[in-house]
Amino acid sequence: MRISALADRTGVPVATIKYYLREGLLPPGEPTSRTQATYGDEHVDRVRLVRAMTESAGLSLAAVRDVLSALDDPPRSRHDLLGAAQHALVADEARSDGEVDDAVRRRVDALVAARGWYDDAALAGRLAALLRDAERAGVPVGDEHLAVLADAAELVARADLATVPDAPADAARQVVVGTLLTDPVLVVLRRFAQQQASARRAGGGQGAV
Amino acid sequence: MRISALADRTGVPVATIKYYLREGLLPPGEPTSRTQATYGDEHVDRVRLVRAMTESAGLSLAAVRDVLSALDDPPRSRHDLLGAAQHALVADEARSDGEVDDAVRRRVDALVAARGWYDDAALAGRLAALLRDAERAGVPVGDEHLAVLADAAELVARADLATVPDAPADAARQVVVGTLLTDPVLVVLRRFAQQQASARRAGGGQGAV
DNA sequence: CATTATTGGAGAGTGCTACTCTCCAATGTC
DNA sequence: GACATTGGAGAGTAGCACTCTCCAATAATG
Repeated sequence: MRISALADRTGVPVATIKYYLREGLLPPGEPTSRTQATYGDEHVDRVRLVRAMTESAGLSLAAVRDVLSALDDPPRSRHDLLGAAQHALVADEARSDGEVDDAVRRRVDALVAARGWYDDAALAGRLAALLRDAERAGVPVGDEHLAVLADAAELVARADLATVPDAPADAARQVVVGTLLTDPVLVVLRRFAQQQASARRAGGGQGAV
Repeated sequence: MRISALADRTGVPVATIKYYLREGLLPPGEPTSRTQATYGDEHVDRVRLVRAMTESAGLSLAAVRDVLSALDDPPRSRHDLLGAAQHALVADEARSDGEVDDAVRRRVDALVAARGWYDDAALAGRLAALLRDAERAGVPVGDEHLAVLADAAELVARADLATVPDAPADAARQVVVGTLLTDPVLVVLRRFAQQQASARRAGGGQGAV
């Protein structure tokens, strides 16, 4: 398959594919001459994967590159890989975590300890920053609310890991990419459920504007 | 309070505040002369709110403007307001929902019907697009997995609505902004819980990289 | 075999967003 | 009275994700 066929199969312009090649998001094709190379199905998959992560999950290309390189490295254990891919993700989102006061930090530590979670510094920092920002914005997240969010997260996480067999080969990709792509799904479902919960509570209007 | 004091209180540069004023994200101050105006605490809150929505929730300024104008309008019912604010949100994220085949559409319709949710076209379209993209990327979301996500969403949504009293005044702001800001919280918690679930399953490595 | 199309590669250019800078005369402060 | 600050508006900037242009070297086609 030449580059134009790859473009046709994926619906991505040739120029964009060249750009992805340059940026290292896509491995080079097998060169057949000095100015020609052929691409395989794995290239088609890669392009689709990149597009899904940028368009659906809203990742930057830099974050996509980090996730892909974590997935491409020989994964020691699923746990390590998950952690590596998550760091790529969190690092992307954490532009300016800034300083966090002790009270928020303690809340996060308490939550992590209570749940028996692994004390990941990057995740904890990001969470603390988010809670601080919410408070500053005048919408503090109460302990009860946070506990429900944590319950929901654990519920989802168990299902995330259960979707995949114990086979290590493709499992990491399945979990990491699947999670990335279903984060926005969860957000949309939350909106659906909120509308219903709101309607039930208010008994008011019949439909959205 | 003059503009420089507003800048000091919020930590946002004067130039940026001027920009927000121009863009209509911040109402003008009370003019005290032809070249001077004073700002109040509500301006401080607004600036912090804008920053939280852009930095934490990752909204574009255009989306922030939509959300704010929905919140500023006299809310007829909480339900309508929720809907309006959600449209602003979904519209921002849905760059290219594109075409969705019937199979995915039917899955979404079935889910919405089964849960008794209000059939919001924008939300349904976005959800269908997300499921399609996940499938294209080689990480399809199974019905069981989707059901768990929906369970979690309903769990969270009930808590979201419960955090707020029935008083209508500030309730909408509380729910809408609170949801926007806790979307990323839920994502981070999911990562925490995944690490734990993964470690428990694998019994493997001790920590993230 | 001649012509036309396509290729990989690299550099420059584009459109968009969210600022950030510069300038100005009018005010405010010391 | 001297100097700093203000609101306002326009222009400039940085980063991102492409997109376009060009090129000589191939490939495909008649």
